[in-house]
Amino acid sequence: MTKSLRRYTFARDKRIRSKAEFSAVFEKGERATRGPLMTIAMPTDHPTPRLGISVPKRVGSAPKRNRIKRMLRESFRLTQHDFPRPYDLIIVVRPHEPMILAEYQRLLGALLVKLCRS
RNA sequence: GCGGCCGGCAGUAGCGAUCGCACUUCGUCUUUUAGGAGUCGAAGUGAGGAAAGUCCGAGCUGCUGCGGGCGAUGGUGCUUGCUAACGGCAAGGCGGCGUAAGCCGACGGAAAGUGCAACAGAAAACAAACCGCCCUGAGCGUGGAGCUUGCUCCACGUCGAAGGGUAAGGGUGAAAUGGUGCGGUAAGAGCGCACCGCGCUCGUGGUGACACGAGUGGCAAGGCAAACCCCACCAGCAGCAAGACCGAAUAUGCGGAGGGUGGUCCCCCAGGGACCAGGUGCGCGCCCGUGCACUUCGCAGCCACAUUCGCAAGAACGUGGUUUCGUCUCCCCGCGGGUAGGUCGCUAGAGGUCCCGCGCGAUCGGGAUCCCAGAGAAAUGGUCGCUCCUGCCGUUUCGCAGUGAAAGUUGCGCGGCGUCAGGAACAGAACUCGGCUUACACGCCGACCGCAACC
RNA sequence: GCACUCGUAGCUCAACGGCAGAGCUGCCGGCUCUUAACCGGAAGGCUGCAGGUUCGAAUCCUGCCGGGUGCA
Repeated sequence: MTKSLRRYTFARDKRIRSKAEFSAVFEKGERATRGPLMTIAMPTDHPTPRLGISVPKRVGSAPKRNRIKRMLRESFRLTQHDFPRPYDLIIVVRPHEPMILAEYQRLLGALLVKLCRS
């Protein structure tokens, strides 16, 4: 059982998908900002943390936005077991040039630490 | 070799390992009456030439009863062809640009009408004449002659009122009523002639746009229609968030229980059907023909008004008002549309690849073969290693150049080695096709033209 | 996915196809002891970009670029 928990997958049930869930997190979640990223987190009853990404069109063209979203998904996939308890997490991206994976991972880690402290 | 021009190809790395994503298939386990849903695993597949802009054209879906006419609105505009269709493509004609290859062209109508043309100029669209030029020339001046001595006649004029002729010349303009030359004339003028241009007629060639030739006219009919407009042709409206199905919560609606426009006719007289009449509706508008659907709270009472009948009382019928009736309220049963959400639409197609054939070509015909993305807060990614490529830096061999007597040193180029960084441009499928337009990194291939040189 | 609309001086807006203008801001000068107000002056524009029609284009047409609005 612990073995399956430690696997680094990112299936559909680990994403926030419906409009209602997004609205709930936006309304009640804790906000934190680091660099070009802003996270909104809310504790959840779901067994695993879940992720939603919001990239407005101001950020850039479709390939650029896709690139950022893929990087953020990958970062979340690799850090999902560092959460103290399951959270619904929304990442809002502000305009910036896409960076490499390690950089996003570092930012996400910093935001996690901030979330735990509060 | 340099420069140009046209067309096409490709669309940035390769191999391996590993962690993930989406879909399909198979297996496995769990669950379910079943359909199905889920867990785990394996295999396969997984962005573009423009997927973009949304500028056109289609399929598909819904709305519209059908047919026709007129209109409105929008679009297209040389010819012939191709195509499912097109504003696309091909070939051709005509005009323009270029030495050429080649490129560009909304390229119907200005003798249906309306409108526009600033400034300049005499005049801007209809025949007129500013300066000129020419003719006649009242008169004026000068000279001469005559005599009646202040009049007549003659000649001349860098003078000239007025009238007429002219459109050659001047000047303005984007544009000024054909151009050049000769004749002609008082001066001029298509007034006449030759050539060119233009119009009309005929002939020949071509499917046609048009071309060529002959005759003829004697110049008329200026420009702008991407100004209104006219002509010809085309077009219903909306869009996959179309549309179909399932369907919580909440709210609402409908029906049953519980019968209703009028007239006539028919039946098995419980009820039902047919026809006629009236009304309403039926794709942007109007009209015509025809068709379809729906018909309304009702009846009685009372009141008011109008009409008709009647001597009158009154009766009939219509319109409006009122509410004492049913209706209503409650309960029960059934049903409906429909929100959140879910499923389908959703990928086999005007499909791709190869070969053969017709055609100048767009394209078309035939055969073989293949199945090739289907997401939905939206799937193609991350990491590591090796190879390859590019760039910066360091070092070094060689060559060239500068400096120096030389050793040396500086710069450039080719190559080797090493460290570091990077793997690219434009850009991400959103129902699907055919085009157009726009964006684009390193490149590659072919046809043609000009110039220079050599053989 | 569609439909519509706009782009002119630093800002807000005008301009029958015929010399691109107004107000505000900013600049210079004047007035004032000084500032504001006021007065005078000058400057500021490839009319979003590229083609075309026209004698002539901010205006008409075509294609791009950028912004905004609406519908479901």
